[in-house]
Amino acid sequence: MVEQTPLPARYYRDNFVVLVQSVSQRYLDLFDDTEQAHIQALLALDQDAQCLLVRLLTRVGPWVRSDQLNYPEILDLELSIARLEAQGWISTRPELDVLSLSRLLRKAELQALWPALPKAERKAQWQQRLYEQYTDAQRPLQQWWPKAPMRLLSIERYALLHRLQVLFFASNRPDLSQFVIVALGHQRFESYPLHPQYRAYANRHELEWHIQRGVLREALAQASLEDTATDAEVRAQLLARQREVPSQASTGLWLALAERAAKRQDWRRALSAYRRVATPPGPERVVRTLGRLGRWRFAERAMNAIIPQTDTERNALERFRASIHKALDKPTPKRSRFWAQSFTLCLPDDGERVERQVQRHLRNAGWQSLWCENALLSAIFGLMYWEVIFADVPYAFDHAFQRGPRDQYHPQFWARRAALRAQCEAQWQARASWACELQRRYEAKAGVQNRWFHAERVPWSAIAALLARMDKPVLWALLQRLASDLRHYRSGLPDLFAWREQQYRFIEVKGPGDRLQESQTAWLAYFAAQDVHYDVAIVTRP
DNA sequence: GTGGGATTGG
DNA sequence: TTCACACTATCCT
DNA sequence: GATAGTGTGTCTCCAATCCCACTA
Ligand SMILES: [Mn+2]
Ligand SMILES: [Mn+2]
Repeated sequence: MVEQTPLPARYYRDNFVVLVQSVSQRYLDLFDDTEQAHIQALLALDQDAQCLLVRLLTRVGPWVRSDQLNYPEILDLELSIARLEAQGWISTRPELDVLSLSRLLRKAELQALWPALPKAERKAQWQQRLYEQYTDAQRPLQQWWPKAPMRLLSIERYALLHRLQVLFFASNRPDLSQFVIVALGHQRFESYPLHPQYRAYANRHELEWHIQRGVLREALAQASLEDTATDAEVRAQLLARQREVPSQASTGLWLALAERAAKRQDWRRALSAYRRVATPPGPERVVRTLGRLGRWRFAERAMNAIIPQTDTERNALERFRASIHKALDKPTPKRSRFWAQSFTLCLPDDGERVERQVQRHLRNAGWQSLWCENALLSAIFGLMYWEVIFADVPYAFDHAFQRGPRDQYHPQFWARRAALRAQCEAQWQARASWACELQRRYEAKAGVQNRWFHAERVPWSAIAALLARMDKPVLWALLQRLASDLRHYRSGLPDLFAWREQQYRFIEVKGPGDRLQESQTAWLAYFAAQDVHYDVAIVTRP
């Protein structure tokens, strides 16, 4: 439901002041004296100036055209600009390179400024020409365009303003619009208690390293594969910081480094980076990379030392075992593989997705169905464990706009909630029927942001259909498996859930050229072991 | 003129 | 701008 | 069959507007 009452004219300033005050109360010791003085000065600015600064902060930036500042709630724009500049919050004569300039100017303005640019070309081609001519030269607007009808403003002290936001949202991608989205009723968040003393960042080092990790991740994503200097820089920073900070946070970067090295067939660097990745697929990649290096005995030893954390990892290792044995001239023991049961449907290509085609085919046979993939089991899990997921655990909730606890996928997630989980599960076990309580939760939590239950994707009727047909202990087993590794087992569930009279069926649809994925096979094998009814519908073309 | 992506503000 | 899934290409037996 | 790589729809709001490219 959308809120009716209009927001105050300066709602965005109010929100930002709330943010700054919250951060300065929780985290003041993370800032040095100069920064603390700036924060106080920020709060002491007059409202007009605060408004303008926040407006600039929410624009794409870092440069904003003065002729695109149209804010009636700012009473005296010129005075605000002057005050912000006098206090060092903005610059009115920023230097910028020609690419940044060309993004600020419209095509017609570029044409007027550089009449030689060929009219027929697109703006992107003009930008390329301009860059070739001027490269990275930095100049103020008045030099690029002496007769410019506007000025440019740019934020100064962006680092401080950015850190305030990162601290508030505990995220490298802070989003000030969250406030207004909630105020307008576009999103609702679960209400959980917040504890300012449990801080997401214990000290400045942790904050800086968090931000820096984001910078490095971005640099790696942008760098071409041949650009090994970036890899070396990332690696050096990871090694330098690994003592100060818990290592789990760096796993993603190590994995990215390893994969880039592997793509370059630089197996030694790949190996040393994969070794830093303790979670899947790290250990398995170490084994494969040892194979690439021809060190098959080491590979075999490493493989035997791994305790698989998931059955996907176990399967991947078993598959690779054959290669190792072949390389070492050992006999390869036949491994028993799971074959999913399937049936074939020959349907003409009518432009529709095969999943929809199979749904139609099922309907003709009297089956109702829902194309839900992972959403159905996830929804049941989320609703059943809601109070555990949103439990008041130290460090789990840091601000009011979270869709779930910060440690959702942490290995200690359940350990930190063991008693609550036991209590929650005992209550479900004690209930004769789950439908009543689940429906109550379904209605109460529909529309509340969370990572498991999305009412739009799973109508209550589908959950009810499942509850009415699947034995409770079987569903329980599925939920326990999901709980055993939330990140891993939340994917791979079949496309369709179908039901007719007292029967139900999970159906994975495979079109021509499509095959079961690892995670899908793993769930189907578990279905088979638990006597969950399933099928693979293989669609062929006539 | 149309359509689409980016930007903006609530 | 990520994640899960489909789809394609290649090499191999 | 195994593996790697690429493409796609959907993400965490919605309406209004701007700018550009394309077409007539
Ligand atoms: Mn699917
Ligand atoms: Mn499928």
